[in-house]
Amino acid sequence: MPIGLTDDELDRIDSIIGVRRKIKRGETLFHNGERFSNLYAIRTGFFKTCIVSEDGRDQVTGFQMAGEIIGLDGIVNEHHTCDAVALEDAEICAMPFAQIEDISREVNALQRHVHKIMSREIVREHGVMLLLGSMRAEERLAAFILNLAQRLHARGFSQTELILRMTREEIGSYLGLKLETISRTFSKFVDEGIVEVRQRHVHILNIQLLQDLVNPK
Amino acid sequence: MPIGLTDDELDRIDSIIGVRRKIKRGETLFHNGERFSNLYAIRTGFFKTCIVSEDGRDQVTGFQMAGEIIGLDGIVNEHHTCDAVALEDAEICAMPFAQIEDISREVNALQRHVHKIMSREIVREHGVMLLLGSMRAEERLAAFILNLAQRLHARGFSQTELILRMTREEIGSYLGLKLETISRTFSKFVDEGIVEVRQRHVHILNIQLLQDLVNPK
DNA sequence: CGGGACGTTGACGGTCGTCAAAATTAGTGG
DNA sequence: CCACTAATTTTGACGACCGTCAACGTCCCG
Repeated sequence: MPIGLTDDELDRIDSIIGVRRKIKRGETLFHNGERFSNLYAIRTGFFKTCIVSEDGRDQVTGFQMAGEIIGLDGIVNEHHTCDAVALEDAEICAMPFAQIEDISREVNALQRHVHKIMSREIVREHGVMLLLGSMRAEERLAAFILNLAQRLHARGFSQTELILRMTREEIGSYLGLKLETISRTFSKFVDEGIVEVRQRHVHILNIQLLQDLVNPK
Repeated sequence: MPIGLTDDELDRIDSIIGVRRKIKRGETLFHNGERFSNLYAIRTGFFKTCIVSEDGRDQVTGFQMAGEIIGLDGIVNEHHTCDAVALEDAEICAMPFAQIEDISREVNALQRHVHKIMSREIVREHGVMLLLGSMRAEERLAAFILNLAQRLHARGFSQTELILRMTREEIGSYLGLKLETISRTFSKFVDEGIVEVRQRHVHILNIQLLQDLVNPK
């Protein structure tokens, strides 16, 4: 959150922070169809959100980590339209949306913050559309790894070492590829000396090569 | 907008409606990189929004028609991140976002409306991700035609007759396919008696078959 | 230690992209 | 209004990329 707020404003914003809840790996924070009443701030842990089409296909729409907000999809119809599943033990804060609306009417900074969070999600999804619509498998996976590394780096973790919290199948679903293609592409990167992979542990050896893959000059 | 507002509230909302502007076919309403200050309500006409990656690939992120709101991407960084191009002569209303924020602090219904518009866009994009991530060419095009027809129908047009305002290439960009594939898939639909196509005029002969394509039971 | 989930690798085939040429349409200026 | 050029669309042939199916290997957790 931005700075320069009065104590009173901070108190009001604090008052939004509702129940904390622990979610174990594999459990869902909310389900498709469930009534919407809260946004959730992830305190620790890692989530995926996914939608399921009527005929059973499912699509991972995002991976969320500490500090990110989840549940924005539920606002429009007052029901969630996706599932949020914890990929590792997690802790979240439920924030009643009605209360967010109340307080954001009085605290400009909060109002702006809410708008930006939603707009940021829209822009992120534009990027995913570009990825899904026009990139090849290698480019998609490179973009995915770089995005994860960058977000982890922003949270104080290494820029070159990361642990995947999701399966190859989940990565594939997110990237519009099959799990075998994810596996093969990882192997290719390893052969080319771009990364080291041991299970879900990824070590980026040459970040420039990854970036070149995403952005062939 | 919802009903049950007082005259005063309606007046305030009306006050948001700023300059009207005519945009000719091919002109852009805003550009990537341009400073963000307005949302735009489309009064008449048809737009596409598209992003361009650094290496020149571009991706159509959506098609917008009368009654829809455009420009939400600009909120987060106060700069637009995509181009909005008119696909036919259009007329829009510029709505200063600062003013929207001001008034939505006082008029609950407007605040809620803004939140819903943004959430709806997020949910729409989830649907596009499902399409791009897991559907084959026929399914994508069928979903696209049905979506257009449904939106036009909601505006009082025929449910089975529509005129495409975009080229095959633009459809392809949106659907993550090449223009040749769009053309071929249209031809296939025609052969199968699902639609009639003359140029950009599409007549849906069997809407059920289209739906079955999108949702193979 | 054993079973199930997850990951890797290979062979093969299908879907869609690429390249090319021709047909049709739209747009422009005389 | 017509002629001419550019843009768009269609269709074909071919090939690449990725999906499918299958088998095997590995790791975790109970």
